[in-house]
Amino acid sequence: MYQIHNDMFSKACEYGIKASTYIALQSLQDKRVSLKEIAEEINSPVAFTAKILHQLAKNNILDSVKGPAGGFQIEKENVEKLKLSHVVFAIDGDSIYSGCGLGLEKCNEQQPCPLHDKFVIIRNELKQMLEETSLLDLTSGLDLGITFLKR
Amino acid sequence: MYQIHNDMFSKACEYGIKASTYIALQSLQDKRVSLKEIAEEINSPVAFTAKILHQLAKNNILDSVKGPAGGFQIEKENVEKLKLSHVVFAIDGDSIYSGCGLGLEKCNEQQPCPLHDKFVIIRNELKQMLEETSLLDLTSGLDLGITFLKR
DNA sequence: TTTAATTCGGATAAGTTTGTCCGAATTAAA
DNA sequence: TTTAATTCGGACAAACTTATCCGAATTAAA
Ligand code: SF4
Ligand code: SF4
Repeated sequence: MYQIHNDMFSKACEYGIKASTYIALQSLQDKRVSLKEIAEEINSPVAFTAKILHQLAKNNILDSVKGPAGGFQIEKENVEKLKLSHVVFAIDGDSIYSGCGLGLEKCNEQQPCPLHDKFVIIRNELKQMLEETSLLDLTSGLDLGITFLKR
Repeated sequence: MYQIHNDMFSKACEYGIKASTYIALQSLQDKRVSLKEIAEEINSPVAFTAKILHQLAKNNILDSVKGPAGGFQIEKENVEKLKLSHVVFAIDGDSIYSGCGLGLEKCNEQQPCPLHDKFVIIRNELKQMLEETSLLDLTSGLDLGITFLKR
């Protein structure tokens, strides 16, 4: 009927996560990376990615430097402190935390539907995953070849 | 940045689930219900709901009857057999089953990212929930008052 | 047989997300 | 100081989802 609705996150969020991961990896080697390089590396549209990076910079997830040799960077000590949840929140808001997976409006704990218990478990696991996974964690699988961000 | 991306399912799917649940409830009492009644009951746009019901009928999830006193119905014996997964699949396709929650394309079991194991667990739980929950299960919470579909 | 209630189904509009364009602002280097 | 590389940021366009409109087809009942 409609296009397959495939992702847990918005496209913007997906690019944000990939970009942050790549920037984190380069920052660990004290390399600052440009928008152009990032977009190429994660295979995303340049101008759209610019907006997302800007958004992340405004939310203090990335540091940005203008001018020649400028670009984006993450303070080394923050690579471990920054969690996936921070990136997701900066772009998609608190979608993961609020509302009902079935779209039946807010939870009514007094009279929950038969799915409620299972739903809450799943949502909490997702939440936990986002809050426990740091950008450092995400880079760790990329050591062999960064190409996986492009797949 | 953008509107909060709140649901696990598309709006179409959400209406589909609510409508199916209401139709199931009425079918158990041998009542056939019209589009108008359904849309009113689940608080959804009439014409849009029509398309979704039509889609569900084409996929043999609902029986539809045209003409006066026509409407939608589910064979009693199917109310228990039909799972949430069938409704979701008919409308949103196999989104839940395929692809990666992070949007990093298909799983590569040989070289998964650090999230992979947790992600697969969450996805499987979601899958299981959809496949285990029948329309009958969904109606069971509604006995007291159907109003919860409207919230 | 006529009428009216209803689903079917295409055209189209509105809203949201995704993506593009381009000029302004900033700043390192020539 | 000039130049050029780069992010910033608004306006706009394309694509997708959601929603509306309206007429055709069907069919029960008058
Ligand atoms: S009770 Fe059911 S419908 Fe309501 S929020 Fe919980 S899972 Fe969603
Ligand atoms: S390995 Fe990671 S990125 Fe790839 S599909 Fe699994 S969870 Fe997604």
